[in-house]
Amino acid sequence: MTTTSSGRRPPSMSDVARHAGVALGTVSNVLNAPEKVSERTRRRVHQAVEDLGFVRNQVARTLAAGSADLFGFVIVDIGNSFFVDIARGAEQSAVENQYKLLLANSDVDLVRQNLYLDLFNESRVNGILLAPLDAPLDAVARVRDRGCPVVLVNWPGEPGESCGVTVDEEYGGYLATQHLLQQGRRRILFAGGPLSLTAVRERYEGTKRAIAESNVDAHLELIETTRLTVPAGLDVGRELVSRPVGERPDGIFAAADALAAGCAQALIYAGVSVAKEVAIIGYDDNHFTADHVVPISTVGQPGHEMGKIALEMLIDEVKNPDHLHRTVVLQPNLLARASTMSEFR
Amino acid sequence: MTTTSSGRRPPSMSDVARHAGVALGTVSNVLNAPEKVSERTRRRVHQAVEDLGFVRNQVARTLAAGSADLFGFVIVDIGNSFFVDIARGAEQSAVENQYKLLLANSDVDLVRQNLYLDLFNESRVNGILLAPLDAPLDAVARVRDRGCPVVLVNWPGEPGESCGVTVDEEYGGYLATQHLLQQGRRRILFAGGPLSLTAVRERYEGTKRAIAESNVDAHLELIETTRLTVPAGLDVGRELVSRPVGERPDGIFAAADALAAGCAQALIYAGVSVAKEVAIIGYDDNHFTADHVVPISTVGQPGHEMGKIALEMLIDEVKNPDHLHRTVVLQPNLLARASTMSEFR
DNA sequence: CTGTTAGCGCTTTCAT
DNA sequence: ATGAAAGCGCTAACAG
Repeated sequence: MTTTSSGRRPPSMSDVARHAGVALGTVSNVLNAPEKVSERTRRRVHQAVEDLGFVRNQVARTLAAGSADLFGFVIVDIGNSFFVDIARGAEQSAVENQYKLLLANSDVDLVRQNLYLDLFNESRVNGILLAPLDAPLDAVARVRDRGCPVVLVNWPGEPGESCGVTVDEEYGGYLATQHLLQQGRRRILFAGGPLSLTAVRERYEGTKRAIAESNVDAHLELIETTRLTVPAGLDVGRELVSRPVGERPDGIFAAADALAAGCAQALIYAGVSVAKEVAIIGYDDNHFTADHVVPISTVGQPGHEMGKIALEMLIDEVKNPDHLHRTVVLQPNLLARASTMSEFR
Repeated sequence: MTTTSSGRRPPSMSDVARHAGVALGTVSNVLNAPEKVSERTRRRVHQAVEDLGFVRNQVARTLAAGSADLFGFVIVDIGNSFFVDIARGAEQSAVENQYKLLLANSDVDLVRQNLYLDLFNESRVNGILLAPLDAPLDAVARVRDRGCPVVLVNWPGEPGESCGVTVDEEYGGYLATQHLLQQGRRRILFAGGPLSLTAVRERYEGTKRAIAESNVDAHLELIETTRLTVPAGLDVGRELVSRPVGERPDGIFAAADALAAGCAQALIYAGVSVAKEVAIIGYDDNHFTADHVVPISTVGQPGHEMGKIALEMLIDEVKNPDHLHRTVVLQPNLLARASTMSEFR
C-alpha cells in the first residue's frame, strides 16, 4: 500500500489525484459523474482510491454541495413497536428513493426532542420526520423557518406550514366500542389516561359516539389512569376484581395495549374469565398483544404505511417546488381476537 | 426581524457579525468560548443571532474543527427490546458526556449494516457503536482503518483492534438449565436455532455443561428451530403436544423469549399446565415475557449497562491516547418467574 | 474529456 | 478582548 499523504491524516481527494496523476476535479467526477470520465482515467483513479484506502469526507461534500441525501427521524419512543413500525416504513421509502435515514430517540422528553431536532437541522439533513410528544411544537417552527422541512407522523400537519400523517383516533375508539357492543356487551368501561393526552381524549370521544349512535341501552364508565402502562392496567384490573361481580363491566376498552395486557392479567389471576365474563380490547397493535395466552383484541394502526407516506411527503417537499402541505388521515382497523370473542370459542 | 442576508439563504456567521458590528471570529468565540468575550459584545452578538434567526451550520463546523461531538450506533434489530435497552444505556453515557448519539437500524441485513457503517464513517462521527449481526466484520476493519473507532456491543472486541462488550452466553445457558434441574426437572429440552448462530450454540453448550456437572440423571433433547420467533415456538409446542404424555420433556429451555412464549402458548392451549407439567424458561428478558399470564422465566442480559459501558469505552478510545482495547464480559442473570416455579404456586 | 479555481460556513492561530 | 486571514475537503462552474 503506497501512500502519498503525510502522517496519520486520512487521505484526501487531492492525495488520490496526485497518486493517480490526475487533477482534483477529475477525481470528483469519477466519484459523482463517472460518465464524464474516460474508462482509462476512471480505472486509474479507482486504483488510487484502493491503494490509499480513501473514503470521501461526507462533511466536506455536504458543505460544498449544500446538502446530503439524508433525512432524520426523531422518534418519541423507540421502545414502542408502533413507532418502530413507522421507522421501518419511513426507512423503506428512504431507501427506495436513494436516501438514508438516521434515527434519534427523544424518549418522551421534550428537551431531547428539541435537541435532536436542532442537531438534525444544524447537520443540514434534507428534512426531518418527527413523531412528536404531545406538547407544543415551537421548536418545529424554528427548524422549519430555518429552511428545514419537517413532516409530522402521528400528529396532524400544521395547515400551510407542514405535512402530517395521522390516524383517526376518534374512529379507532368508535370501532373498538362498537365491537364490544356488537359482542353483546352493555356495561362498558373506558380505561385510559391521562385525558390530557390528545389521543386518549379522542379515543374516548369515539367511545361516547359509538354508544350514543347505537340503539342499545349501554352504560359507560370511565376510569382515568395516570399512565398507559402494564402496571397501570394491573391496578385497573385489581380494582375491578375487588368489586362485587354484578358491578363489574362486561366490556373493557383500554386506550393502550399495555394497559389492556395488565388489566387482562389481573383479571385472569383472580380467576375471572377474560372473553367470557369480561371482553377486553386494547389499542395500538403492539407486537406483544397477539402473543398473549388470550390473544388480545386491539385497534391496529398502519404504522408501516404511515412512515412510508410521511417520508414520501418529505421527499416531495424537498424535490417538488409546487409542493402543497397536507395532512393524510389514515383509518385504524379493528383486530378482533380471542379476548372479545366469547361466542366463538 | 431585520435581515442583512440576501434572498432565502440562511444567515451565516458573517451575517451575524455584520449585524452585530463585530468580526467573524468574535461571533465564533461567543458561541464556543464565551468567557473570552466581553459581556457587552456577547450580548450584542446574541441579539444579532436572535434577530437573524441564526442557526450554526454543524457541517461547516465539523469540517473546520475536524470532528463533532457525535457518535453513531448501528443497531441490528430495533424491534428487539434488548437492543433498545442497549441504545438507551448508550445514549445515557453519551448525554452525560456531552455527546449526541444517532441511531441507524440495519434490520439484520448485512448490506444495510455496512451502508450505515460507511455513512457514519463518511460523516466523521467520533466513533461508532455496532451491535453486529452474526456475520463477518470486514466492513468494521475498513472503517476502523479509516481512523474511526468502533466498539462492538453484544459481540467480542477483536483483540488489539477494538473493544467489545458481551454477555457470557454459555453461562446464561448454564444458569437456565441449572435452574430447571434444581426445580426437579429431568427430561430437559433445548429448543433454539439455527445452531449456526453463535449465541444459540453457546447457550446450548452451557446447557450441556450444566447437565454434565450435575449429579442427577437427566436426559437432554435438542430441537433445532429455523428461527427464534413466536411462530417457531408454536411449532415446537404443537409438536410436543402431539406426543404421548410420557415422552414430553418436563423442562424446556428456549433460546429466546419469543420462542418460549410461542411454546408456552401452544401448550396452554392444549391444556398442558405450564409450570406444573412443563417448566419453561426463555432468554433475553424481552419486555413482553413478564406480561404473560404465566410470567415466563428468562435469562436477563444487562442491556442498559452494556450500552453504557460500550459508549464509555468508545469515549475513552477517542479521548485517551493510552487507550487499551479490551472486551468486557458481563454476566447474565436468572429471572425465575412463574413458568418454572411449580412448587411455589 | 480534463484541469483550474472559487467558494461552502466555520474554527483557529496570530497579530493587534 | 478583538479582528484578519488561512485553511478544513470537497463540488461545480468554467476554461482549455
